[in-house]
Amino acid sequence: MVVADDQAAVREPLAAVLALAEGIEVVAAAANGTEVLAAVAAGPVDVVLMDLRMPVMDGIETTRRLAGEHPEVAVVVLTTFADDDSILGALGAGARGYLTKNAGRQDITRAIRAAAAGQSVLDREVQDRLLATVRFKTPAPAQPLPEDLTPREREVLALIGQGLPNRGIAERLFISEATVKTHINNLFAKAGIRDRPDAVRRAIASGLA
Amino acid sequence: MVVADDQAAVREPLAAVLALAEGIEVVAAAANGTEVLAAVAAGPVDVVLMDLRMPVMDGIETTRRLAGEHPEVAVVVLTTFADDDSILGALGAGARGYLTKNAGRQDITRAIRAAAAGQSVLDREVQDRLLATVRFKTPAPAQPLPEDLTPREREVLALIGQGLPNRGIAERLFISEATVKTHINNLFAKAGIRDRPDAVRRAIASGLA
DNA sequence: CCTCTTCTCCACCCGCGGGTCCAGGTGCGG
DNA sequence: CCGCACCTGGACCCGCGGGTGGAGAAGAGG
Repeated sequence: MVVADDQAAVREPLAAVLALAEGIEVVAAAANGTEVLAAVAAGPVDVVLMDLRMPVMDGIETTRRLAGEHPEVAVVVLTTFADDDSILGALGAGARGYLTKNAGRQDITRAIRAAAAGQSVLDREVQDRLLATVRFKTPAPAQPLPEDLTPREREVLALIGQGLPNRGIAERLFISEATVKTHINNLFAKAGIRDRPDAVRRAIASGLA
Repeated sequence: MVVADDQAAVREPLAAVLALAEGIEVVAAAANGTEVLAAVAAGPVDVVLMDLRMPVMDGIETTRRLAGEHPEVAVVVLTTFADDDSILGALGAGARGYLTKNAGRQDITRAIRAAAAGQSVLDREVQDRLLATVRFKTPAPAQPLPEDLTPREREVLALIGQGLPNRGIAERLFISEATVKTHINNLFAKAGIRDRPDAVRRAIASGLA
């Protein structure tokens, strides 16, 4: 992993402590974004622990570039700031975790291991903020889809939501158009969907499209 | 902690495996939400690993009650479904983590420890979906509608977006169905809309529905 | 006055959508 | 072994959706 923070008084002890943790190997310590990119280009890196406020290239921009050029690298943000712009900016740029600097050593190592495993760890206040913005944008939860839809039926519904005709769905799923119709008839009955436009709306409202 | 899942074939092995993990003590295994509430009321519990789809009382409702009556209890969701309704419902109800059932033992134990420490762990796809909804709600529509749509055409498009058939649109606007078809043909040509499902998506994306 | 736009309406055609009924194959649990 | 859920497929029917072509009325503006 790579540790990135512009303040040496933070970066050096942090790198030293993390190097002691089992299963974590600190291969580089960077003072800004360009140094991070150089370190990632130099050798295989799986995780970057990144401060947001850095000179030359800040953490968000660095995260965005990493997501584009090295999507296999997981970025965990460690910063003092937890405002909406920073949180949404970093996570929107592709960060896989977001910690504030009152996080303990245990919290940081756990977040690093989770990020390496494809999970994402957020501080509690960060998650609360994220959810607050989400719920503000979603006033109408609508009627949720019934649980007894089969995976195949959800798949078909998602494709309907993307505007595909039955023939297109059949080609995408490598099945016949007759089978697509059967799935559609079943899921319409289960979910109380009247016709195709209704299905599109439900699919979008449920996030399947 | 408490393990909650209606399927004994999932619940029992899960509880057994987790009990072996260091620092984790499974004090109860519940088959539905009421059993979870009873277990929490009986003794001090810090974490509940919860399935969403359960009889009697489902995971989301249980999470909501726990958040109200026992806010010190951290809920980690473990379910097969990762649609927006489930994710937003559970996290909005106060869940502190969200895992899908392809998560491994390591992933689950890590999420439990994180939740106990006040952090929140999300599967990667879950975080992606959460962010997608955030970013989907914030910016303007992708491809905007052309300006040369007549007011009547916009009106018709909005009603299509609400799922009405041509006959319903005609009745709502006090015009004949033939006229509705004419408007639809015109606005489809102007806006580059292929068919009705496409029109529904455009109407929603443009805020007309 | 004439033109252009917009809204209104009609007739025709046909392809896709949706309903209905039926049925074979598979994997899983009782 | 049998039942059940799920995915798969086929046949038929009919109504709505969408395309085409045409047409008349009303208002805006040159």
